[in-house]
Amino acid sequence: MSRKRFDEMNCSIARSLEQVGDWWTLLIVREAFFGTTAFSEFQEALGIAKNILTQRLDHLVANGIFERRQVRPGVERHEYFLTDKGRDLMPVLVALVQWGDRWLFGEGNEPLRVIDAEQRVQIAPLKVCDAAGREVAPSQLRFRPGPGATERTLRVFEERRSKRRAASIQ
Amino acid sequence: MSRKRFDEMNCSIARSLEQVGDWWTLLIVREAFFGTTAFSEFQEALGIAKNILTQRLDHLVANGIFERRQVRPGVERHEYFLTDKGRDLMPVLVALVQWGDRWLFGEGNEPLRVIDAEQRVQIAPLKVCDAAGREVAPSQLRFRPGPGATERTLRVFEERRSKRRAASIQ
DNA sequence: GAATCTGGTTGCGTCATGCAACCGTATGAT
DNA sequence: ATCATACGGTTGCATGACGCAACCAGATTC
Repeated sequence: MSRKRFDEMNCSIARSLEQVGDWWTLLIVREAFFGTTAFSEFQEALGIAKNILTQRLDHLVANGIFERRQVRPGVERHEYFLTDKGRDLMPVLVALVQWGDRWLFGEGNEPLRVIDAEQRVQIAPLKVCDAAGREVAPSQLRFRPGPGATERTLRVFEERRSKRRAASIQ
Repeated sequence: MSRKRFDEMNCSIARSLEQVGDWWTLLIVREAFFGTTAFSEFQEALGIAKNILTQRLDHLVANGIFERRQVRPGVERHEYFLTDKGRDLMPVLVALVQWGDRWLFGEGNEPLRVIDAEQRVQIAPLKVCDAAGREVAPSQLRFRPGPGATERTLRVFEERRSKRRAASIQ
């Protein structure tokens, strides 16, 4: 039986994970942010098997996260570049880096630093702000069904809500 | 051969993915943010096989992302709650939601909305700011080796840097 | 006291992953 | 001109992860 697909799940997280959620993909994207473009560089830097790397890069190209360019016409040699869609994964990587720094490495042991290329200064923890620009504490955040929610999502939310209500009455 | 482990990789992204990087984990965390606590609720809402859910929850509890509590002493029934470490994954989920909304669903079709529980208003795209609080465009962000970087990381960075220098001279 | 719910465990089949070997083309050294 | 090497893969094989269904024991409900 194949891996369960998240395609039909009506959820941005599930659908995003369908494209970038397997073991290697985000590391390949990270490597591309380091400036890596060649197959062999990805392979050596990550220690990934070549067949798997081939699969992943094909998948990423098919999903428009990487663009594959021939180095010279007539020569079968390629370079892989992030597209706008791929570069837009940066906040996901930053969020993961910051979580890992905080909970797995601890202050002062960060293996990676995220900086502003112009000012050359380190960046601060990601901020979640409301539409008016006011910062919102992560504990204040809630998920709610959006305009594209399905009946199923709405039902699950309603169930959870009534459950919590019942629990708070007791 | 088992899956390759990212444990020894000296990178926050790799180590984070080691804890939350498999197919189901972030969806289980998402579900917990919805208010789900019971095994059967996770199972039904996600459509995940029970044995896999057992494994994932055990793994998440072992890594301190979930806490497992007995509903009543003497009764073998449990509830699963996010710990602080688990709740701190919210920015990662928000980043994924926003990426998926933007590139996979498009405006107006978002299946999920992230709101501020107090103000009940929707939140804006994640902002990356420098230490002084100025916003930094994602395209301006760069990764650099940090204080905990290994020799290997430094070497890879140096190689990439000299390669780019050579390319820009041509 | 029978049925159902809950939270799993077990067994089985299939797919994904990792490894090593191979291969055709292009480039560089002798 | 020839030999070696790098590049970008492909192929074959072994093993582990995943999905599914069946089963199960204790608690709760009818």
